[in-house]
Amino acid sequence: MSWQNVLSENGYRVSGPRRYVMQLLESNAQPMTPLEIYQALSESGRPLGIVSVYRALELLAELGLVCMVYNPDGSAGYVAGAGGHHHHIVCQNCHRAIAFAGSEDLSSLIQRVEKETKFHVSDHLLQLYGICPDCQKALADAVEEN
Amino acid sequence: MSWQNVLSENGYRVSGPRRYVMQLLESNAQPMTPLEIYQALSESGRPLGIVSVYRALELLAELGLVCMVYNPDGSAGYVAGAGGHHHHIVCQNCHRAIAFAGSEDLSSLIQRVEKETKFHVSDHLLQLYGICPDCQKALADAVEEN
DNA sequence: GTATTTGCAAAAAGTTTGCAGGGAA
DNA sequence: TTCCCTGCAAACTTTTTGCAAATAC
Repeated sequence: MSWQNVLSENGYRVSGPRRYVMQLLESNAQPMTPLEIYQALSESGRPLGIVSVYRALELLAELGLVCMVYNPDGSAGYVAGAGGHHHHIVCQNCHRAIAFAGSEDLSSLIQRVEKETKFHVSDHLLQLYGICPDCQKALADAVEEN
Repeated sequence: MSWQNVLSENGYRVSGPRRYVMQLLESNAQPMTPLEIYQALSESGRPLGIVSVYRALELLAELGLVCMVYNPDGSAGYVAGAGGHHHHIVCQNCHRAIAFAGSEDLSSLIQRVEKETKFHVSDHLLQLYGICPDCQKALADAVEEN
């Protein structure tokens, strides 16, 4: 189901600002802050208020169409979310975030921790950090030149 | 090694504000924001500037003595960090955060994702969310009463 | 046509910085 | 005694709110 449909079927309208924000995040794998989104859209000739960016993100996040990505340095940003349960792997060089599925790999860890802590686990947050294929190549080339 | 030693050995002083912040976080498993820390300390008769809270947290985080915990609702706070590599499991009812070790359980997942995405993975963020033993009991009791 | 959504302006909340005085080692 | 650290005040950044005009459906 397209994000337009998700909006409609939940009784929300497909307005300009919501479209701009969604299209930008879909075209750009880098997590972006509200301010960055606002600036990028303004510069590309889509004048909109920053307030609309905040409100669009709040709604899109609630509907699961975008989600937060946290960086090791404490910064965070929004990326288009594939919908459903997924995680992100983030490049520490170019900051691109790629989604990956699979929580079944976690079940044995979760069971172990449940036994150890006596918690009932119902949800989790998992992100991986590393270097993407493009940056591996770029970094290797840079070394060669020296 | 105690946090006092970590400070000293890295050339930092064991000052009042740093001590207050560290002691508060150690005595309290709930993740706290800078403002919450400031208010709690002020109310318990340890007058200090909020600026010192920010600066103490920045330093303590850099030294790995405290770390960030992210909640599913987007809020976040600091908890005393056990040092070394660990993760947190957070109670969705009382917000207590307990540390647990063990990233070896993740290695098969990481290998799978590396193969799929061609990333080189070097770090990760993992948090579990659930209900702690105390809250399980409290919630069960509450149901009985109805 | 109607109810939702936008954008402005302003307020509120959160964070950072410069600098003089105070305190740990 | 020395240099690091604190706290204040102010600046700055980020986020939220109220309300009239605009717009999707």
